[in-house]
Amino acid sequence: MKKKATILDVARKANVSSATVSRVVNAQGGVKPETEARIIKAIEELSYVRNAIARSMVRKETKTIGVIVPDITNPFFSQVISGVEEAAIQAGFFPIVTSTREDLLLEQQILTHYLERGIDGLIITTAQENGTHLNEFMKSSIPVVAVDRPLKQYDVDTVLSGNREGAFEAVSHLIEEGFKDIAIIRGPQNTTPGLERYKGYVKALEANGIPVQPDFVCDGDFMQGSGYEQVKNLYSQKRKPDAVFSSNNFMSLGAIRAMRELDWKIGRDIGFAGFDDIEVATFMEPALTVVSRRMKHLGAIAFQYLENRMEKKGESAKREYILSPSLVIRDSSKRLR
Amino acid sequence: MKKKATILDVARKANVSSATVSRVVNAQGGVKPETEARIIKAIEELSYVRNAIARSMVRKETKTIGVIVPDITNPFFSQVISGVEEAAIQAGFFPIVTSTREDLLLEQQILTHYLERGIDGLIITTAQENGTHLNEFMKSSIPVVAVDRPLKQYDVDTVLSGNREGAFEAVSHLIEEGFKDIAIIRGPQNTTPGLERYKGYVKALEANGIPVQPDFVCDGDFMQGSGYEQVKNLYSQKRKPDAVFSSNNFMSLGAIRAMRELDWKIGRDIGFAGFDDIEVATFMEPALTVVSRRMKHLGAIAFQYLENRMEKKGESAKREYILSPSLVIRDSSKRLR
DNA sequence: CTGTTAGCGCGTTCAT
DNA sequence: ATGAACGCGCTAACAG
Repeated sequence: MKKKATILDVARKANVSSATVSRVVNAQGGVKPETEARIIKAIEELSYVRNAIARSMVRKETKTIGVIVPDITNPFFSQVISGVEEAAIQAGFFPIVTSTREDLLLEQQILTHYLERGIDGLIITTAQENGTHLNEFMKSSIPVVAVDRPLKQYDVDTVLSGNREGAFEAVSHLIEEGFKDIAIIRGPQNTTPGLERYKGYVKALEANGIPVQPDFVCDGDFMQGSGYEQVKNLYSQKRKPDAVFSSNNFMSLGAIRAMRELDWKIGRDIGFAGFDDIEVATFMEPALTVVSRRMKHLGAIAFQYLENRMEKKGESAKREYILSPSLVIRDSSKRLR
Repeated sequence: MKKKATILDVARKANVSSATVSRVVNAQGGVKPETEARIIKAIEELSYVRNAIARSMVRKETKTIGVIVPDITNPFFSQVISGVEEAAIQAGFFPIVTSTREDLLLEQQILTHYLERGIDGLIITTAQENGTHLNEFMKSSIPVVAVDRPLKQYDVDTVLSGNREGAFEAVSHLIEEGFKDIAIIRGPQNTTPGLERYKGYVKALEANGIPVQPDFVCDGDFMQGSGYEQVKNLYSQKRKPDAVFSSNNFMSLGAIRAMRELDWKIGRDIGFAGFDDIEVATFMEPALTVVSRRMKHLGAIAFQYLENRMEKKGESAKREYILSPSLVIRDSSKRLR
């Protein structure tokens, strides 16, 4: 109700100048204990709270960082966000998270907003790796860290996962279990995760002298629907695969759903492994074998990189971090009986 | 690199005053086309972007709203957030989302941060319905809307779901299907969702002349672990229930997990229904019967209420909205064979 | 149509 | 140890 008290109100009430109040508010020391006490009392009585807007205005820093993800409802990203949040708050920064829903336009709007609003750093999983839509933003020289998907047009610090490596492991495991005709549901090939996981698949086959069958390479878009469709697709072929590797969590869901409908039974008729763990995986029967990543950790590392940049604005070279995933072997990849 | 251009730089370059530049930047009209053209050119050449900080400073509004949820990794909340986001951006507001991880202290910190930073409105699902931790914040007279959990100590607009109603329907359905010994895994009874859902359970039993069995009332904390434990618990009793109603999505997961381990088979030995839908529910075998809520809609309504408050700061009475849930009947609640 | 001016609330010299 | 005064970038009110 009452309009907010300003630093000046406090100063008057405590019979000092605003400068002195500022000193105690910012704990800069060099204020006589008694005066300080008087000031603190005044602050409480007026329930004064400092105005971060005015403060950023003169300090030229906001102590906030922007975080952009494509889809906040995807458990992978909400975990990553959670990791960033924890680290950021810990370090005295406040994360401002927004989801683009994979919409490039929205991503640009958000970027513009951040620019106007002022943020000290940005962590982003872009909706468009090849885009030049960061041009404007980059002019500001605000530090940027790319997570999970690189920003190919820009030299920014990047935190990725071992996509190729993870897929390689998973597919190799399927092969060891005795599967031979392994199909893959790929992600979009213009995304790094999509492409790299495919490469890992190919590499694993080749390493075992198994030729890549074009009919076993299916394209999906990381959404559930495509996993579903591609499995139906595979099932309708004259020659069916004996195992399927799905390139992400959502497509795995769709794939499983389709298999159920077809009564194409995992463990009996077909083997399965997927990239990215997801709660459901352990509830399936049989439980799913997946490539798992430490998602919160990924977020924490991203912030660490960012903080580093924010501290020393010195333009050191672009850094890249690749977090190794691990294969979680459950029942879906067991040799068929 | 180049330090940001200010409105004054633009003014000089275009040979006008800063006021005129401000007019075109804010599309207020009343500027001669030629001058406007000149100004726009200058803006582009300098890649000027307006400073929202300075602007909020004088306007005394930030066009941002705060959103506080207990757990961003819970699909329920991420959907609600998504709904808020969409509506807010649409209306020209920018949502700043933060998760408290059910930590009251963190919630307070966030509140303080919002206060300092300045937000035009707040949407919150508190970690503590009875808390008075909003005292400070309330002094600011910034509009607040409570979602999913009321703020009992304050008279703020509130958006809830029909908790009692939903639970009532679900349990009634179980009864109709022929189940008699229905257990409930409750949520914390000091939360509205926890308490109300329990009331709905009791009401359904009573309406059908079935006494409430103390042994069938189990306490959980909305987390997976408690669902798991309570099912094990129930199973160990001399008299076992023939159906279980779980009060939220995470506990349902835990419950199902326990039933699997016990080979207490849904559809054969026991019936099941839960509150809140979740992706997994449809992947289970049998698929889960659940009380479903339109989560994004809940978020959209919350923003609508907030916007309304922000417009007319007039202190009208507290409003309450209750969104009716719907029962999604799948196989887990089918009569046992 | 356009310019002048006075703050918004705070941090920061530079004095004292 | 404390105060005076300036300025951050912008908008609003008032002149012209």
